[in-house]
Amino acid sequence: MASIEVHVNKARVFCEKKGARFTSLREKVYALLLQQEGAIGAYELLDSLKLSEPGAKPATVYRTLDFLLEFGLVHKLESTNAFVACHHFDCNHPVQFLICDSCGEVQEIQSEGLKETLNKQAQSVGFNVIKQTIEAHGLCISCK
Amino acid sequence: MASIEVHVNKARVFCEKKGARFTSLREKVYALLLQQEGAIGAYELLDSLKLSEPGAKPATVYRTLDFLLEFGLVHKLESTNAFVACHHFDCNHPVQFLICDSCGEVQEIQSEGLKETLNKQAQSVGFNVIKQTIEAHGLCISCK
DNA sequence: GATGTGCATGTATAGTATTCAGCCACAAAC
DNA sequence: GTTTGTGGCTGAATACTATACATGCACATC
Repeated sequence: MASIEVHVNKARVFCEKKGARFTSLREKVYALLLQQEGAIGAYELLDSLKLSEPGAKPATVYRTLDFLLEFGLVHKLESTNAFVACHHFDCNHPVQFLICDSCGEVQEIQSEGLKETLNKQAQSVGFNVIKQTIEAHGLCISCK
Repeated sequence: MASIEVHVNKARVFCEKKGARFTSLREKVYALLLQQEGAIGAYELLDSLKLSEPGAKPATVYRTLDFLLEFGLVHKLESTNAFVACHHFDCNHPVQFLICDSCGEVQEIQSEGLKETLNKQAQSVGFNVIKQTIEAHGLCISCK
C-alpha cells in the first residue's frame, strides 16, 4: 500500500491541474482522512485537526470537506454521516461502498454494472439520475 | 389510489398479526407520513403531530419512527435524513428510491436485479450484505 | 495602489438524534 | 385481588451534525 505522502502529492498535482489550490488546511484534512481506517465523522475529524490547527471550528472542517468532496478526493457516507478518503480520484468512476458493521472498515467498489442497472431502472420510469448513493452494510470477509 | 384509511387499516392488521401494538400514536404518525407528498423530516413531522398531540417531543417522534422502521411501514432516506411511508410493507421487497431534486417526489422501486447485482459484487470480495441503501437523486419525469 | 477573487476566521444558530429517569396501563402469575 | 413484569409513553436534557453570515486576509491583476 502506497504511503500517505504519495497520495497527498497526487492530490496536490490533481488540484493544481484543475486550477484549485491545495492549501495546507486541505492537505491536512485529506491526510487525516487517508490515515484513517474506515470512515470518520466531521467532529472527530475536527478533534484530530485541532492538534495541528487549534483554532479550527466546525465550519473550518465542513468548508474543507466541501472542497474535497467537490473534487472527488473524499466521499461522504450518507448512511453514517461520515467521510472517507478516495484513493483514485483521477479516474471518473462510479462509487459504491461496503461498510462493515463490525469492524467499521469501508471498502469502495466501482461497479459500472451496478450504476448501469440503476440508471436503466430509473429510465424505465422516466427518471433522470444525476447522483447515486449506494451503500451496503454487513460483514466484511474478516468479520463474518 | 387507495385512501389513507385503507392503508392504515392494513397496517394495523399487519402489526397485530405480528403481535405488535398499533397504538394511536403510531397510527397518527403513519397516517401523517401517508398524507405526505414525498418525504418529510422528523421535526417537520413533529410539528404536524403536535396539532393533535400537543405534548409530543422529538423523542416521541423518533421512538414511533423506530417502531415503524422496524416493521417496514416506513423507510428512511439516508441521503436527506427524511422519512417516507411504505405502501406495501407486507411483501418482503428490496427497496430503492428515486428522489426528485426539483419537486421532492420520492418514488420507491423494487428491483430484485439491482439487489442481486450489489449482492454479487459484494460476495466477490467476500462481503456479506445485510442491509442496502440505494438512493438516486435526479429529475423525475414531470420535472425534466 | 486599487480591486477582485478565493480562502480563512469567528460567532451564532439551525437541524438531526439519543439518553435516561420515571410513570402508566395492561396482562400473566401468584 | 394484589404483585410483578412488560411495553409504551412522557419529560427534560444533551449530543451530534451542519449551515449561515459577516468579516478579514493574501495574492494576482490591472
